[in-house]
Amino acid sequence: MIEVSDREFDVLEAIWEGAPVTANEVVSRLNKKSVWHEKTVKTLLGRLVKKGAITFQREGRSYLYSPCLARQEYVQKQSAGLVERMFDGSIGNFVAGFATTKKLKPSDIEELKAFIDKWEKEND
Amino acid sequence: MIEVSDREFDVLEAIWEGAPVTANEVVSRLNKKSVWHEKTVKTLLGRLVKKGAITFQREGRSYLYSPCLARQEYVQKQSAGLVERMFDGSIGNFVAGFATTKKLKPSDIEELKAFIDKWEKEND
DNA sequence: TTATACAGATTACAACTGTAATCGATCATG
DNA sequence: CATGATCGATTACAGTTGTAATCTGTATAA
Repeated sequence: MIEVSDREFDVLEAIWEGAPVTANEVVSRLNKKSVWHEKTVKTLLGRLVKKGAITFQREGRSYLYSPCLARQEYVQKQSAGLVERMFDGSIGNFVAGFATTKKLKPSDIEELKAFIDKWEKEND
Repeated sequence: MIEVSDREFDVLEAIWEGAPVTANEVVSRLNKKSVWHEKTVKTLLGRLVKKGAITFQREGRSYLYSPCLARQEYVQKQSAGLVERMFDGSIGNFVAGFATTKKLKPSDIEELKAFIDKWEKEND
């Protein structure tokens, strides 16, 4: 499984926003949220390529980067890993634990109910 | 916030299993699951102390270690962080995403329902 | 009492991370 | 054509991490 660091993940997010994308556009996207030095971003792009998390095609003298894994896939694996390690693999435990610190809003509960309804329709 | 690495977390888990505890007992507990070199564990204990994640009282020539943070607290913060970073802070999104790869069992759904019922009784 | 065993402390060391600066090639501009 | 602006590539460098070995100070056994 491809492992990316925290900052590499931030860069990946920018690429998932829309690909293929130039390094400069990635820098722009990242700078909408916080300050990123162009050199730092380039380094991280290089590392992501080396790790096989993204690829690129040459376009003139610059590159166009694209992700090698879908965001869905990645975040789901991370989620499953966390639930496994910290909540004995139980999503119920996870949600219950989560709710003791993060105050849930009624809308959160509605989302959960909606999910359950959908799940039950699909699994009867 | 105190940050601990993956392996440090494993050691913390062993301490949370029951404290105060000697280094040797920590080694024993860890070795029930996988192979840990005693020296490695000692190093990690030292690092955890330096990070303020655990403390110790001297007991003769050895130490008795205890956690400085509750497991609940720690795992909840990690959970909240992941949901925030990867699911826009929405547990609904998290659960839905989680369910697309990890097939949920009926018991998982029951747990979720139970949680919702409890929440609704407490928040009416 | 002297050697040894065992505890924690210190040191080792490579890979990974965060954060850039510098290098070398190329492209556009005066 | 000469020069500076730009690319990506390479290098830098300290802090973290994983994984231990060595050192140092006792406590204990012969």
